[in-house]
Amino acid sequence: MDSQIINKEKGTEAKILDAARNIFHTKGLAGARMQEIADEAGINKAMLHYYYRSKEQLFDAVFKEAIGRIFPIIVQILSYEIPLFDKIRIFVKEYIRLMRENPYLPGFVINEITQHPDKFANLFAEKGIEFPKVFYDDIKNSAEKGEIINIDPLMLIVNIIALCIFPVVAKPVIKGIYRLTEEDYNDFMEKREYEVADFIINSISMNNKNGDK
Amino acid sequence: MDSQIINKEKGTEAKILDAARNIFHTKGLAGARMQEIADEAGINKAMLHYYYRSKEQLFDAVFKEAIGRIFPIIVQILSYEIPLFDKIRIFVKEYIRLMRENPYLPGFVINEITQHPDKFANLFAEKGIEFPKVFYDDIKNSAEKGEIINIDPLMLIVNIIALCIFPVVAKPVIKGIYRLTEEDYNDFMEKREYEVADFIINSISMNNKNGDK
DNA sequence: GTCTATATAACGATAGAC
DNA sequence: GTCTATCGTTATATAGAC
Repeated sequence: MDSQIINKEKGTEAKILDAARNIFHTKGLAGARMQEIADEAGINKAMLHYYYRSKEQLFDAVFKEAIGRIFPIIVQILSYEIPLFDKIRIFVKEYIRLMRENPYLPGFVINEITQHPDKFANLFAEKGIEFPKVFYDDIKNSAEKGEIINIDPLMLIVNIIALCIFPVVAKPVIKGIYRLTEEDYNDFMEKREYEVADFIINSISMNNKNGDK
Repeated sequence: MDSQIINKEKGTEAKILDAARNIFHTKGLAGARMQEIADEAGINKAMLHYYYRSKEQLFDAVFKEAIGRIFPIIVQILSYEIPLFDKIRIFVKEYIRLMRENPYLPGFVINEITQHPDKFANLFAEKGIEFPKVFYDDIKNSAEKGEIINIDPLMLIVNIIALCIFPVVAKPVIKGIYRLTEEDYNDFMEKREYEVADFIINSISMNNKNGDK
């Protein structure tokens, strides 16, 4: 791994991965150029092949890292043993924050999975990633106990994820349609970090509006 | 336009555009190959340049068509003069149906806009597309009259669009995580055509659950 | 208008000097 | 390990026969 740490602040392999991440996340596998990645890393194109053999293997490294960055955090938060509404509030806030910190991550992952579903299936089995059944059961139990309305857990989960991710993925479209400045958009997304949870809880709660707040 | 309609069921230019749509929608600008489009159209590669000069101009034709297919329908439905809740129900149903009929359309548009924001801005100004202010005002008025909770119209609009589009764009991810078959997924999406409206109306309604149903 | 053949450039990948 | 130079291939695009 870190064989010769002599003078560089960062090893060449790490610099390549950083550069590859930047380029692949923004341009995708098909749109990225090895030359561009080399330039971004400030090194020569041959080095890319020296460390990662091929474009595809370099891409795989970036893709695996992206998967490992998105899903474990979901799994972790959704496995907390806290009341459902608290869990939703924490999840929404943390997840939107995470997406905003890595704005190209969700689009990149969705896109590449759409174009190479096989690669995704393998990686999922191999990493043993599983969407937390705990959360699924939370919803089911709360519905049965009459704490929330009767809703298919999958339906609710997809709604939650959609409300978190879509505004990040569709940022340029939203900005374009509503003529938002970067600042407008940031304000909007900051508001979402807590308002999205209200929106969800309002919808599934049995009580009156904001009864849980 | 239709200069020599002699024996072909469909003119060459139209066949090319059909093929280009299929390929560009699924693989994007960077991933598409002119040869592949020619094969899909059942004609020669040189014909593509004869009718559309360059890959970029062929892409532009497909992209403009996609924009023209997505937005006018939104604008139309959202301009109806009917009660807000009815409008939301109709919109959600029709929009999810439209997305399901053109499953690659939303991802294609979002993606290409993200990678070429300039092209989008020009097209928007040129086509005079504007997101219906009527709907924005509907929400604002309903909130002021106390018919719905106090919510930023933009916040609600983005939520609605997110709930309609995301599950279509992220189809392979959802199928992968929850091990859904194609049939499972179709059932799920069919349910969404009406349940998403319930979800939204539940959230913003002042009344009890399903008070509007 | 439609084809085959080809020009021209870009890309991923490798060889070989240091 | 890192570079320059280059190979082999594939992509877009065009020329020219029919």
